Amino acid sequence: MRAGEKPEISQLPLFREMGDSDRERIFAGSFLQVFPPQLTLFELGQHADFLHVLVDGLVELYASSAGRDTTMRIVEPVSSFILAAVVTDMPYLMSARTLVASRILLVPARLVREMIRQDVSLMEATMRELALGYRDLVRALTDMKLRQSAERLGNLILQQELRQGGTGKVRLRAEKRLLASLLGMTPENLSRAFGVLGQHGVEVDGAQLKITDRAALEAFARPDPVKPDEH
Amino acid sequence: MRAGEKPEISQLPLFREMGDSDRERIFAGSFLQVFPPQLTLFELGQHADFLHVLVDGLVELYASSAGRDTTMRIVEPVSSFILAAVVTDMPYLMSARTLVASRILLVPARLVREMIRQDVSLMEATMRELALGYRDLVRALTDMKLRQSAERLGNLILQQELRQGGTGKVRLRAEKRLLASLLGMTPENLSRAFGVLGQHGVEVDGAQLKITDRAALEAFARPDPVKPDEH
DNA sequence: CGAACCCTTGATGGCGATCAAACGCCGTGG
DNA sequence: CCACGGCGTTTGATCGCCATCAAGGGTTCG
Repeated sequence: MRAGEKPEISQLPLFREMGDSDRERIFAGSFLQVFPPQLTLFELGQHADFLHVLVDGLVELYASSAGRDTTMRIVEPVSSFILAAVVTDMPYLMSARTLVASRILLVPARLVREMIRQDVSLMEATMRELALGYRDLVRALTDMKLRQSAERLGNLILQQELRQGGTGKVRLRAEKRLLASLLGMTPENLSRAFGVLGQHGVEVDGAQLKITDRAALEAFARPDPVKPDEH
Repeated sequence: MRAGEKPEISQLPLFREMGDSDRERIFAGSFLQVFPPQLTLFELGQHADFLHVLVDGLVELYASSAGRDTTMRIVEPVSSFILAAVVTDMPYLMSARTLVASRILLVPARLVREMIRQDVSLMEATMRELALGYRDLVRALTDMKLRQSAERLGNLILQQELRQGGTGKVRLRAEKRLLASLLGMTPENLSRAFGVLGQHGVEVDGAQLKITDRAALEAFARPDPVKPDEH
């Protein structure tokens, strides 16, 4: 591991509060590996051997059934993923692939579970991480069940705008076909959904969006009364 | 609290492993309360003041947005609910109402968080509970995104059959309109979905179902390769 | 006995998927 | 430097799943 990236990983909510020596032990037992784009990291059903920490790059978590597949989460650096499978020592429920060349820290699942038992701060951080992830999924599920596609897109735009500084401008980082899959629709319908939002306060120019009428957009998208949690 | 129900609550995965005296402290600080049917226990957006443990009865967790609402989970005794909101000290993301008269143990959220910090076994159980809940939600979300309604119903029947002993018979405990909401469809379409499953190995007689051709049902519903976790 | 309420069945309509084709961007290779 | 090909995106046409609207049958409870 290069010296420069340890601090970044150490600042992860998951590892931030734990003891320094314990954290060193985790790093010592882990592997930092580089993966090319479009590489499958693991597949649904496999036993969870490693906690993954994306240090650099972009990773897609997806699920598939009956030939179809759907994006569950887009992982941006620096963050960990598939913590729940590691904690429970159970098979992955999602598959993962790199979208671009990525550097990933692989922490042996056995080591994670061992350290959790030894370091209460790590256990507490894990518990918190899982609770926040749980809440994210509750939001995602209600979104899918209660809103139609253009409304889901509208809400995503509102959230992204907040996370990107609240300037009224939003830059889409992922490809639109990926965004469509994340939102549970086809690329064709995503395109049409952008068209719909054009009449509700959103201006689209490629990957660059502008909210021209926030009130109109919120009236259309009906954002949740409870704002997304801070991680 | 009556003497007879303490053992049952004590056997909850959440409280099972913790120290006896700590558990007594939790019970001492909690309230066992009886609620009539159809009573709203709390609503989405409210601050999470209590961890709830359903001792007896039936509770529905649901979310609503824009006039519509959808069932997120049907809670059967004995189990706890809204643990994630309590742990994170954040507002509820779901509302809850009793379906029938119910007895519920209300544990002050502040007390839960305090005891978690003091009792590592309780923290570990909480962590595990959240991880399993997380995985349940991943399954629910992929189900919603990848399968159409009759397939979702088929999978639910297969799971229930397993949980009810694998005898080929399934008894539906909840009303069908509730089941429909849980599956993300209307009562009308649930009715039609049962009709469809009639051609795929399922026999319906009111709330009593029989799987007459498991292979056909599985071919139709394509159950997940990873079976539901044991809690 | 009647009034809800749940479940079912039928008819219709809308959202979103699928199929198809054209456009623009970008990298490669001539 | 330009032509070509591939891929992502957009737009249009059609189809299918599911929601909605409507009505009738059965059960429960006052």
